[in-house]
Amino acid sequence: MEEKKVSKSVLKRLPVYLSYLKSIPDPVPENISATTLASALGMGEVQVRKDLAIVSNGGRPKIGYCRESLIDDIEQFLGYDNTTGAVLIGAGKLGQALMGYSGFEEYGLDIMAAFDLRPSIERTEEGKPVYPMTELDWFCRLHKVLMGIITVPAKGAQEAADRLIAVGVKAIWNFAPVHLDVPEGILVQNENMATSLAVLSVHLQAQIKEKNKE
Amino acid sequence: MEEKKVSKSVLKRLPVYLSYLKSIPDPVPENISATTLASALGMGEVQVRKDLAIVSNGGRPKIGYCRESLIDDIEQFLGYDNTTGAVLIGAGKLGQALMGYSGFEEYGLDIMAAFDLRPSIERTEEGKPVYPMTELDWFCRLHKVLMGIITVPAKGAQEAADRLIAVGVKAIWNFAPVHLDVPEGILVQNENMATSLAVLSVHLQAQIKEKNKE
DNA sequence: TAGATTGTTAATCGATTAACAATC
DNA sequence: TAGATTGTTAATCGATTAACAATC
Repeated sequence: MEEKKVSKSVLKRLPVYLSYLKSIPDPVPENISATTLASALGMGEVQVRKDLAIVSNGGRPKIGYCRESLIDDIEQFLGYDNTTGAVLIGAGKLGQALMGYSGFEEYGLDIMAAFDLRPSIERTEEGKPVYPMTELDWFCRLHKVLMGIITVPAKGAQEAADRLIAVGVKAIWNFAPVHLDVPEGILVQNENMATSLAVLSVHLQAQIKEKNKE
Repeated sequence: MEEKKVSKSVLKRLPVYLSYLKSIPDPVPENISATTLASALGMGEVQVRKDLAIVSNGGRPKIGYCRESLIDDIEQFLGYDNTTGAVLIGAGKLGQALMGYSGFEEYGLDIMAAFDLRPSIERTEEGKPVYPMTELDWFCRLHKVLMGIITVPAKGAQEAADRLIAVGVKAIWNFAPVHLDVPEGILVQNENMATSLAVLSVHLQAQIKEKNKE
């Protein structure tokens, strides 16, 4: 039995299906077809079918996929069914906003504690602990933390990453707008708002230029 | 003279180059080669060269690109040189974190005001106004706002988008984890944390599975 | 001149889309 | 049965990478 590698693009679409399936309004249907899903989300129906084929063991012609099992299948595939403990480094505004976001539970993510060079608070509003950086090591080792979230300013990000990796973290969610150098086997997922802004900004530039032409 | 369309993938890499160029440490070099840039950012050097060719009017063999003009060129291409005014809908934690982030100036983005169905505050810590939703229309029309940022819960997002579009907004930065239906010509850029989480989660699943095999 | 580096043209790779057969 | 829908195989498309010529 071989592991099939699933592309990042597919991985990014799965949670979109998932959240839609969970939020279907009004009379919740027992089954849902790829056609319906696709048109609701503005995607191609073949693409939806191919994606679903990866996680599900099939729908039925003329009927579609069972909504509930589809939800289960996607959640299981994404590993949302067992909780991942994570630590967050950098308890600034963004860090605190993430700590306070209760929606992550749904994705099996539990931000257990925050760490900061100079903590300004001892606990977040939600009661989660904020430790000085010196406490990072024992905490991560004790709880076998595999995921780290970096919300420090750019210049501190690489060091934060190094320390996380040193204590066994295997996946890093990086909100600092810098490239992180990491050894093989460690995954860095960049949440770089600047990239989104670039797309938006260029679109607006084009809009404005066009308007001026009129 | 024809407009050349630049792909989203390129657009997303440009700010990465930009921030690196701005942050080069120690003895800031006059010039920088694509080779150096590529290795610093862990990218292919041909890719870097191709990307730079889009915005710059060329580097010099054996020397590279002039760092300063490259910065200017990218900023101009991305439209960071003239400021875009934006409004934000949903003054919750995330919304306030975004309002408070001063780094956006650098990208030519100015979040002028926030709007909320039931504002809990009148001004943010930074002194930016928070209005009730009823004030959205005149504000946007008066200031000719072209960009909207949506940080409301999922179920309010579509309505927020509709209202923004109604008052002339052309680009929407959507932090709500739902698909937005918009007419042609309006750009929606989704900042969906769930998609990043999916990538991280699947990576960790694989890690754990492998470890158990040992 | 020699060599590093640019810029371009061609080849590869992967992902999306289209076409079609299978099925309830 | 007929038709909607699934799932798969082939074709297209676009982006990345490799090869090479141009240049300072």
